[in-house]
Amino acid sequence: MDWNTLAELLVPDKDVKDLEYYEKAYPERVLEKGAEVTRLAPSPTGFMHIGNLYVALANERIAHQSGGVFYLRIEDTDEKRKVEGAVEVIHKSLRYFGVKFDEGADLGGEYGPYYQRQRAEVYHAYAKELIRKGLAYPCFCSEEDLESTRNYQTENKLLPGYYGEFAKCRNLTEEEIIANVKAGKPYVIRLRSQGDVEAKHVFHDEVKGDITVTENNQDVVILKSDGIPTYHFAHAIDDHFMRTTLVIRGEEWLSSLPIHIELFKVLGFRLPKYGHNCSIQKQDGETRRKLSKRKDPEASLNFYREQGYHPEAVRTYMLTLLNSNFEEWLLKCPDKPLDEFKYSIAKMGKSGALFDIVKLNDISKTYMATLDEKQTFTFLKSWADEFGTDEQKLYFADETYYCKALALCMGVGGKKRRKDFIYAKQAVESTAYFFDCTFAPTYEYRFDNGTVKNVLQGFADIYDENDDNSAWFDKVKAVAGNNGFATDMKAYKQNPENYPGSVADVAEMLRIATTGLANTPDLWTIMQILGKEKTLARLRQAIAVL
RNA sequence: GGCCCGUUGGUCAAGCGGUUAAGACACCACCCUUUCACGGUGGUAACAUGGGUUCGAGUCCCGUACGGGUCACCA
Repeated sequence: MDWNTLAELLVPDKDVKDLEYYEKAYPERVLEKGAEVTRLAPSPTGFMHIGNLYVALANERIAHQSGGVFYLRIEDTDEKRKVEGAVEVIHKSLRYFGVKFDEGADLGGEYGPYYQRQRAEVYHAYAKELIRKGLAYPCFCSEEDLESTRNYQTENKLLPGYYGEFAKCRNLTEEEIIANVKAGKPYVIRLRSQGDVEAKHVFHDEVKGDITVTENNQDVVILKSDGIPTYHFAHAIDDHFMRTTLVIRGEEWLSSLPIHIELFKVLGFRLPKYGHNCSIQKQDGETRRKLSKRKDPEASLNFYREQGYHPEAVRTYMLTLLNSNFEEWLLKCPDKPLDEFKYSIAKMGKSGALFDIVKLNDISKTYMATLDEKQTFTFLKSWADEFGTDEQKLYFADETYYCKALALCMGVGGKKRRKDFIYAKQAVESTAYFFDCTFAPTYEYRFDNGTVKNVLQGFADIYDENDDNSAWFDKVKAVAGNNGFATDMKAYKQNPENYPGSVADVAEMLRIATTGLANTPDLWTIMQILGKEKTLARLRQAIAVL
């Protein structure tokens, strides 16, 4: 059989060059010893999963910490899944969360093109080479053929797939092949696997440790009928020529590792190191499952932008899931930049972690409490510009005013910072009462209308915006006393039955009247921020509806 | 179903043959306090299971159960 001429017939690509050309065009990278070259290789579906961030962060950290390179390669070999503008989405959402590429799609670099569709030539060159060596062959089986052998295999409890006796096209004669091609029959190129399913080897996975892998015996498709490579083939060639040293990817790839090992071997390439990380899971009733794009809004990176989680908080949370000793480090060095943490691939969890939004919220709150009111203003504004309601956008018109409110809610300048703000949406919503356009009180008092009216009126009569906090509180006490309420909390707690309520209850009535809420930060400060006019207007409005 | 991976409190997890089995989040109680938030103190709560090996096992080995992944001309 003349595989040389068959190679020309089966992979008719005139642009293909000698193999040495590619080795020269994409030389070994010149990097310091120990530097790792890693990548993120998503398919451009337009949807960014939280898992993408998770694995991107791991790869990015390892590369940049070791003085290596982190690049973006687009796996667009599947026409059906391709979405317009997806690459921009990838860049945009990852950049938002602080993940930056050194080279790759839309960025350029010496090892491109970084779109697999644009790399057909290299794949073809190597597919030809494999055919010439008799290590790959054309397969003319139809979908129906494949399905019927699969059915036969499942019925007879045999290993499913295209291998051994089931590889019908494996031993076609030259004449048959030529006749089929001439007849215009569509075909794919398959690997002529040399593996033995009975052979098992120990493989060192950077994340999971030593695992046993079985040799691949499947004659997997390497070139689809349209001449585009499958993932497996493209992976081997691209990661070789882009000189990737370490592949951290999801554990769903673990089961195709044998294919990749064989492909690298057959192509004469050195295998990169691999680390298969666990996927982020979610509790769903009794069981846990992968965070799902369809069912779980928090699976989407977009969710965090829409809610206005600070990127740094999300990054921090991801790091706590990624590296078990990260939290301890953070506790010790709360002020250091996250990049100073010594990320270790060995510290990555071996079992899937449950996504815990409560924990994210805690991290988020703590992070927000490190910002001052100006930084918060800027952050909230950028969120509101994109996602806020028209009324919320108005909040940002008067920076001085809103900053005062923010400083109060965050306890800026106090002895202890408050942690009221979790994410932008929640933060902005929680400050609605500072603005008349969104002030919509329901006034749920715990005392009868008559009492409330007396208290509000009594206070309105003596309110003076020039009072300092203690003078102001003395007036609240005075109003309490006038209405028979206890002014001294200790006395009240000893004999609560002697009073209708305490000064705390009076303060609550005033708080509800001016903010519509029973729980807020310091009321005196709120009144200071609102100013005399607005404060009195709110008291009048509250009295009017009683 | 075959193959592979995993299993320490509700969650994330330390642990590497000898520990009173860390810590964080959550939860509860108390303290602080005009509400809330913050902060402080304390508390509840775990080695999936059965066999080995060993003077000694969360840690090593085997089985079982449970969970996850995967078996495409998708990545």
